[in-house]
Parts: sequence; structure tokens; C-alpha cells
Amino acid sequence: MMATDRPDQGPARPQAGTDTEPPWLSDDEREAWIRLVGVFIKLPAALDAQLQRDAGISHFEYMVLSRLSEASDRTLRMSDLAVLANGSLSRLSHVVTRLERRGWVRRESCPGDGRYTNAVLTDDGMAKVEATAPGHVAAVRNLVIDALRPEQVGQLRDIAQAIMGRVIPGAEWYGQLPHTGAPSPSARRPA
Amino acid sequence: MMATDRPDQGPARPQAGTDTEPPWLSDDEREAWIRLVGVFIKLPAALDAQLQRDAGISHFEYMVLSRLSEASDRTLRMSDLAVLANGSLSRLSHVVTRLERRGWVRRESCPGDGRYTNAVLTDDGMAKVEATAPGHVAAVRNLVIDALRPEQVGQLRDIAQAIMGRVIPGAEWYGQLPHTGAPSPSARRPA
DNA sequence: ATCTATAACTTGAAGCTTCAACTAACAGTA
DNA sequence: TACTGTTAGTTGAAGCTTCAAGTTATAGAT
Repeated sequence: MMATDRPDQGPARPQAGTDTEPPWLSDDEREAWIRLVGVFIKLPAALDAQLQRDAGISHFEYMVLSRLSEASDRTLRMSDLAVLANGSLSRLSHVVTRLERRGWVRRESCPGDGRYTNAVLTDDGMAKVEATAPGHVAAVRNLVIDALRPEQVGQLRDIAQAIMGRVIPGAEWYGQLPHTGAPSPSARRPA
Repeated sequence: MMATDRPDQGPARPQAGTDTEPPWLSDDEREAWIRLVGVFIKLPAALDAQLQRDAGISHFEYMVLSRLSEASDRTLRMSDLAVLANGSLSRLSHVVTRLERRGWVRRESCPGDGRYTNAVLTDDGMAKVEATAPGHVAAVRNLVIDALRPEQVGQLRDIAQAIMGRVIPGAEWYGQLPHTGAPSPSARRPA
């Protein structure tokens, strides 16, 4: 079998800019990679399935509601919320429109600086989050946490952190606990 | 702050069927989880971006072409290919239609059992994979492998394997090297 | 032989995300 | 005051995935 029959591995020659790197993945690396691909395809689908079935919302919608519920005054700027929910501003805008129609979120133009828009979680939205959280956490525990030995949880944290450092260059803040780091600044009005 | 303000954590009471489980995630668990969420949202986007920019195909399309290129006679049953590429049969069918239009794949009704359809990689398709693989492997290396210490690669393999065991119950085969396990049986004709 | 059940696959519609404009609001400058 | 540039956010279209329904081909039963 030719080397080119192993396309998950790489070329016979290194890429430009990576002249010191081994060209292919080793068997160990390849195995880890293929399994990681399985995880990042199937796990989101499993989470979406649980949330859709039990609460009629997507995982992204859940994250939006969840992040808002954690914020002071249940309020966050659209652009801050987009970062916290791991989505683009455009995606968030569409989703907030849908959440607004369902009565869980409302938009407010930021007093003092009309360029900013705040998303605010309504009482109904808060109730929705509270009703949905238990099942979601149970799913996370069942699918991920309980599958791991205690020391693997720490390993996963470090590995995920390391990958995020490459995927979003210069984002060591990633995955910081919201109540650990400062909530995104000026969520309500500009300084 | 009420407990319900931490919706990524869980309810004050355990879920049905998990009576012995702690109801919330611990801070360590929560941190690992939030970072994992970042990975499975941002990493696929980064891979898609690289492949789209350099080759004009999605990561799923790449996996389809790649799996076919590894198969004997570059041929795989649609349903087997769907599993190997981590997708639904419906999704695969749509994608193969697009790949057929681009001349990289063709369909063949399985001789001997017309219920099965084989997808076959054309010469153009093979050339496409060979041209695309180097850049893709470089991206995988850059975004994931090189971000990890050697021992973390093995940890990642085990962790991903453990999670897949929960996400796809009874799928310990997951992430097996294609050339290690037998290729999906009767890819070309029924027994 | 026919009839039923089932598995593989396809298809069209609906919904969501992405992408590329486009608008709005403000800061800085003259 | 007007002009320019920048950033936040919105919007519509295009493309992809999902979902449910429909086809086709075969095995098994009568």
C-alpha cells in the first residue's frame, strides 16, 4: 500500500514551515486523533439530542441562556455573550432573535452608548434554565465525567487547555470559570 | 447567589437513576468540561477553515474521501462509509451526491445485492486526497499533537476512548486503526 | 408464487450556521 | 459642524444537516 493511501497521516515530505516536524502522524498520534474526531463529532450531537428531547433547545441556545443566568443582572453585551457562548456575533444575533420570540430573552440598547446591545434574560428565561439544567448536568456527568477516572479529569483540563491555546492563539483565558475571572467588563454601560 | 444561578452545574437534587451521584459538577470537573466544550466547538471550525481555504472541501468531505482512499479498491458500502466517517447515512448520501458532481466519487449498485450501494473513489478523487492530505496533517499536528507533551497523547487517546464508550454505548471498537481492524466486511459484494 | 417485513438508501423540506453586505452609533479630527 | 474611520450589531441569501417520508431490493413465510 502506498504512503498516499494513508491520508490522515500526511505527505512524504514535511510542509513548508514545519521542516523539523515528522511528516506523518505516528500510530499512537493517529489513534488519539481519530478518537478525538469521534468525540468532537458525536458528543455535541449527543448533548443536542438530550437538550432537544428534554427541553426543546439546542446546546448553543442552552449556553446562551446559561451564561446570561450567571451574569450580574442577567445581562450581557451581545459581543461578550458571543465569546462566552463560543459563537460568532452573527450566529448569536439569529439565536437571540429566536429566544426573544420564545420570551426568554429581550434586547436592550445600552443606555449611554447606543452602539452596544445588551441581552437580558427574562424571568421566563430564568425559569427555563433552572428547569433544564438538572437534566443537562446529568447528561454531562453521564457522558463525560463519570466515564473518567479522577486523575483523567485533570488531564482532560490540561489537554483541552493546550489545544485551545493553539486553536485560538493567545487565549490562555479560555475556559476560565466565569465566577473566577471578572465577568466581561462593562456589561451594562460603558465606562 | 442561588444554586440555580450555576446552570452548568446541576440541580440541588440528583436526577432519577443517578441517586448516588453528586448533583453538581465540582469546580475541577466544571473547568475541564467548559474547556472541552471550547475544543469541540472551535477545533472543528478551525479544521473546516483550513480545508475550506486550502482545498475547498469540508472536514466531513475530507473524511469521506480519506476513508475511501484507504479502503481496498477504494470502495466502501455507503452504510459502512457513514460509520467510518462519523455521519448519518442521510448526510453521507447528500455529500456523496456533491462529491459525484465534482467527479471525485461515483456510486455503483452492489452486484449480487441491489440493496447495497458502493461508493468508489475515482482517480481524480484520489489525486484530490493526495493533494489535500499534507496540509491537513500539518494542521492537525499544529493544532493538537504539537500542543501536547508526549504522555498527553496517550492520555488523550484513553480519555477520548472512554467518552466514546458512553456516547456510543457498546462501541469499544471506536477509533480503531482502519488497517488494524478488518475493513468493514463485504464492502464489495455480500457473502 | 405471492405477501409481508425489513434493511439500505434516497429525497425534499425545514431549520440552523455562515458569509458578506449593510446599518447605526460614536470617537477623533479639522 | 462636518468628515472619516472604526466597532457593534443586524440581515438576507446560500449552503449544509437533520428529519421524516418514500423507494427499492431482498429474505422469509404461506
